[in-house]
Amino acid sequence: MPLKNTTTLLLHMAPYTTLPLPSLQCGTLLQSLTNSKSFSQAQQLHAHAITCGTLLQNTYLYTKLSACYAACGHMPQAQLIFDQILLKNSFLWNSMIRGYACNGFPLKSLVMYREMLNFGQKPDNFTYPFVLKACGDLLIRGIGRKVHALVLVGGFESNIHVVNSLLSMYSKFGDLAIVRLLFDKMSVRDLTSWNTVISGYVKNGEPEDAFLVFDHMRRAGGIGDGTTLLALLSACGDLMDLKMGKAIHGYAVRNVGKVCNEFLMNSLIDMYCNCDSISDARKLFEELKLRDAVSWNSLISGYEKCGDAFKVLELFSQMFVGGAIPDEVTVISVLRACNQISASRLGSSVHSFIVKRGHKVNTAVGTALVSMYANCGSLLCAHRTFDEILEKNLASWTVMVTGFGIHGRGREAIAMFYEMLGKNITPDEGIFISVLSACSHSGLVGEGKEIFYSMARDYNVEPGPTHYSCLVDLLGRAGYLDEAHAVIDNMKLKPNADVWTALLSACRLHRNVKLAEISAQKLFEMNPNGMSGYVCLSNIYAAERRWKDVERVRALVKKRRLRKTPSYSFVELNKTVHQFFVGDTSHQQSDDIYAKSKHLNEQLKKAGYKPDTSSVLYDVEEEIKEKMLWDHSERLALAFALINTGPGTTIRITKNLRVCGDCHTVIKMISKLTSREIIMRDISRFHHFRDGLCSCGGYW
DNA sequence: TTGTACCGTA
Repeated sequence: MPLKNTTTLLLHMAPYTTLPLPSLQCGTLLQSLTNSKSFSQAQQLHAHAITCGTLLQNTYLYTKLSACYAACGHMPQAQLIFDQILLKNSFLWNSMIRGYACNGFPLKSLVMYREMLNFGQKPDNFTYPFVLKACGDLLIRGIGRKVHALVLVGGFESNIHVVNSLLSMYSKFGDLAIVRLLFDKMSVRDLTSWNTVISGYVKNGEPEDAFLVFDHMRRAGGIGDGTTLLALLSACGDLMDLKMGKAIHGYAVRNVGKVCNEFLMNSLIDMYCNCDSISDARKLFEELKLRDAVSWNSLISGYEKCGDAFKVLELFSQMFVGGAIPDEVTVISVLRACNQISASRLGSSVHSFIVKRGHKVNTAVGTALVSMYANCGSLLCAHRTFDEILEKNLASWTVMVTGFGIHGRGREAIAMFYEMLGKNITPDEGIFISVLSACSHSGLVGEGKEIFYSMARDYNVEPGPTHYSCLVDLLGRAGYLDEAHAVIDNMKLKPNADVWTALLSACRLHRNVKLAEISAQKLFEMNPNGMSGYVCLSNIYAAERRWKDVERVRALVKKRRLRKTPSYSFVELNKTVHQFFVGDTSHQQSDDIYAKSKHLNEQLKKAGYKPDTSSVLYDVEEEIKEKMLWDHSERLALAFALINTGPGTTIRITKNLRVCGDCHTVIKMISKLTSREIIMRDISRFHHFRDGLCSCGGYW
């Protein structure tokens, strides 16, 4: 009878028999439980050995028991028994060091190792792998190198397990040159050696080298296993190399075949997502028999990355039915999706879900929540959540600064930024972008300039193209067009398309046709296929009623076969997000919406509204232009919200492009007419409309 | 009285 079955049988018998199992029998059983990591059965056997008196004074059994608890990851129990053993052998020490190292307590593992040395026990070829693992996990180079030296002194440098552990440790440190040196010197390599080096290259951002090592391995006659493929799939994702990904998929089917484990399947799904092939990912997902949280998370984050927020929310609800439990990773993807479509009610119900489920709002989740609230228009909730994050990292501060910025609260954004510096957090390029654009949305020219020039001077962060375009935007919006132009001319870097785009839109705001033409020229040279520049230039000409020039730009667009991004707006009602395109008639309440628009137009005109048709790019009669303005997606969304919500309810609208000038005026007036607070998010910022005024103060 | 490793998915 195989040992495993004997074990099971004996264990089942143990509670019913008064016959004590002999010590040797207990030991064999414990060994088998150690291998299978069966904690509860170990507890049963422990109890049995106590009742029967077998355990009494039995160092052999004590040692086995401690090792078994350690292998199961129950370190307090293991430690308790360990402390009672006077005659500690190397097996016992190694078991404890392993237990701590492999169950998330690397520091304790090293403390154990130190105690072992003090105790006079010599480390052996089993000790070093765990100690090296602990050093690697803790990223402590100094101690790692010392242990390496001891390995050499002890003559373990030819032990394959020890060397494999060294490879792993140095790749965790990022010391790939040492990894390579050790690997090349190895006279015998096993699959683990290859796998360690391959995944080492992937983890350190050298996917190409990982493939080279894989080739080397194949030429040496090696066949990859699940672990090899896992690393290579990750490399395919990093390179966005779908062709290679499919090849690896084929290799997996041929060589790993039916052994195809969940890890590998999940990793394949993730690879297809990273290679922008969501349909392949979906296909695999549908084929999966057992879907765990990682399977769901992979697909969900795939949809989130490609911007399909509605699919994310759909999958999130299906996940519950599918029996998988959402975790922090799920929640972060879902919050990002809410963020994309401004689904604040949905987002806050995700927040309550987290709290109800007893999940901790840790740094990552907290940061995602802050970002969601800020991007969905609830700056207050964002701030409150931010305050609740116990350990704020740079990302947390950045989303909060961005939040204040897009809501036009520039001074608070700056204050937040300096508060962060006061906490000795080192700023990076990202947070400078946040704080600079916050200045530009609030017209804080002096403050913004000072921060820009302090970047390199005080914080050793060289301004990149994005920082320059923030500066140009800041100066340009505020009307300092010539100074903005001079900034571009004096840039240390080569100006990119974004910089010229910033100047061009400033020219539109301040109706400077001449500089606009210069900027547009530069922009089209650099990025002839970007649509926004053409739209902006057309608008500038249209505002001056220079229809021939409008026509010329239109012809250029046609020649280059470009298409304007369709404009659309979202509005959330009862946790459902409604989407409207320009001139959309597909909504079931469409007739009511247009009737409401017509009514609003009449009311506004009575209140003195004069349509500004300059954003209409067609030389048609004024009446038609006016009608075209009322087709704008943000107005359809607004009319829809006005029909379907009670008086006094705040309305939140999101638009994928910049809000047009006339819509801005109209929404201001509607906020007064209907006594509603209207919060609108466009591509660059928030507009809080209240009582006929907007928070943006003209900066948008 | 007896055996312990190294490399993996979002």
